[in-house]
Amino acid sequence: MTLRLTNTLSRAKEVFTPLVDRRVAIYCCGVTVYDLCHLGHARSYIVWDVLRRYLSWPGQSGGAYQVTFVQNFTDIDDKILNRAAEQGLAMEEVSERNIMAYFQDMDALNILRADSMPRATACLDGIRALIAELEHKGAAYSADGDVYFAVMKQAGYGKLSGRDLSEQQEGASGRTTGEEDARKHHPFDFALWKGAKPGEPSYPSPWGPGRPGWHIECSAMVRQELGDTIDIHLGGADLIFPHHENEIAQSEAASGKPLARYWLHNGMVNVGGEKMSKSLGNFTTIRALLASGVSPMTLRLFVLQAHYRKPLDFTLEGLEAAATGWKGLSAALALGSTHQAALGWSEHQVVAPASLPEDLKAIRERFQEAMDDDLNTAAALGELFELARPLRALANRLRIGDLPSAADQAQSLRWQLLVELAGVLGLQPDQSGSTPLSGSNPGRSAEPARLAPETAASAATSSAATPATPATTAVATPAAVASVAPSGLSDAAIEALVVQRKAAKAARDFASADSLRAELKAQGIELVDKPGGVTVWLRG
RNA sequence: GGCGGCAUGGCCAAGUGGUAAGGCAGAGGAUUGCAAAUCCUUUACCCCCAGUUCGAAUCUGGGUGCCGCCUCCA
Repeated sequence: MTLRLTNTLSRAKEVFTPLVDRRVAIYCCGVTVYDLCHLGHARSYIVWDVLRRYLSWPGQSGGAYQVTFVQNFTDIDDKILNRAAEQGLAMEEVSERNIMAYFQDMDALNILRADSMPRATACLDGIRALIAELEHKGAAYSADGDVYFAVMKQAGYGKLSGRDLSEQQEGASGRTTGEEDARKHHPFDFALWKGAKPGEPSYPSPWGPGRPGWHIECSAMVRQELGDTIDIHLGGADLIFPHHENEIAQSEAASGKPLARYWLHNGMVNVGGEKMSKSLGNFTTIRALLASGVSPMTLRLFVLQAHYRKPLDFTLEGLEAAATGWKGLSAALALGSTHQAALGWSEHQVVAPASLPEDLKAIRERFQEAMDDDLNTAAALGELFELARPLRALANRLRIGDLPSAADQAQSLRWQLLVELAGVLGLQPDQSGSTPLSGSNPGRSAEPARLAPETAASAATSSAATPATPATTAVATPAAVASVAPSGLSDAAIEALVVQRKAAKAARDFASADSLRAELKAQGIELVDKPGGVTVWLRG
């Protein structure tokens, strides 16, 4: 079993072999911090987070890789300047604000922070040095305060995106700025350094004051943080051309060595068949979605149910399906801690495959095979669901006050394996207030069972009516949650109502019984009638 | 015009030569006075045509449809 990854360079799945044994150097293209992140960003970083977690997994065949993960912030750019001008802020204020928001959003999605997150404005020395080097080597030329990369001088330009410059229709999109073109030797030459324009922030350089172009940032940061050749370079498929192509040209012209051995690209998030993007205005921000009651793990599940290279259509229905699916998975995952006292299972640890019974071992192997096969998270999730099924059933029985049997107790390994494998995908039980359960039959539930999490997303699920909104609206999400107010009733008061209802039922006064049930429901109290006339209640 | 990708049940989505994972929804059943919740069971021959093969969703050719990139973009 070896990890195979689709390398955009070869358009084929290749066996992954790191440059240095058991160590992996990864660079991931980060965001331009002019606005909040949307679901497209969420998908990208969730998927790469899973790659990182998988490589770092101790259960990885051959042992965990030691991963160094670098991701940048582009904090100087036209769009940031525009935004700053619109809002009457300094460029730094805009970028700082959005960097903070980035961390909040990604932390919420349980995305591990990179080992290093360089910012363009803090790497200017490296950028200038790299440009100077390219100029010395004849790969770049300056013109009126700008510096351009000479595309035609770089053999192999186009190898990542499969483009042959001579076959490209120049300006196929009909968008060229004549002024800049006049300074370029070739239409595909791109700016390494842009001469300062009046009123814009600028930095000194041998070519005059100005600021770096976008592509050169990444080349300089990779070199500074990780060296000439890295193992894996990550990014969205929309970055293949021109960004990554240019990055390769710059870095390889300077070092004479390959920039990255493996180039991985994630597919886009679509809305109604179109790419979600800022410019189309059809985006939903991560925080808007989370604020609408969709849990972070639901979003993770939604993303991971598709293969990372394929486009993923964002729909309300898909999100609801993920929410319901997560509810079950989550109940199983939370089992050990939720029912700690009843089960006495120890906190999760890495399970030695040798200690697993055959059926669990087989599941674990299939999980690993799926992940090894170009991160087939959809198939891997299938194994997780299989692992979870009996645990979910157990969790639901315990939830309504049943006591675990000896056979239930024996499920400990299954649960530990589930927690471990789910962790590889970054899936973990939601942090939410758990609520004690009370049974009206005193003899039954000495065990303080707790309510399964994911109340938020299931509530979002039930309010399905909101239609997908047109592009002008920033948020296309389930309606806000808040369907049930937290109950102000005391346990004793609830008990009393449950007893009343029981009496009404005994008297076959079902109308009263049902209205009592409705009354409690309005207070967020769920009644579960179990066989044998036993009713338990749960706070919602 | 160039480059790349996709097309699997009601929806989403795995599956690259041997007779279709999983999730959601639906249906049936158990439980219930009813409901909810929960549990069990259950639903496909894979866009079209022509080939290769003992055998194809999976390979080849053609067609149709859709998407991404060629401009900032995860």
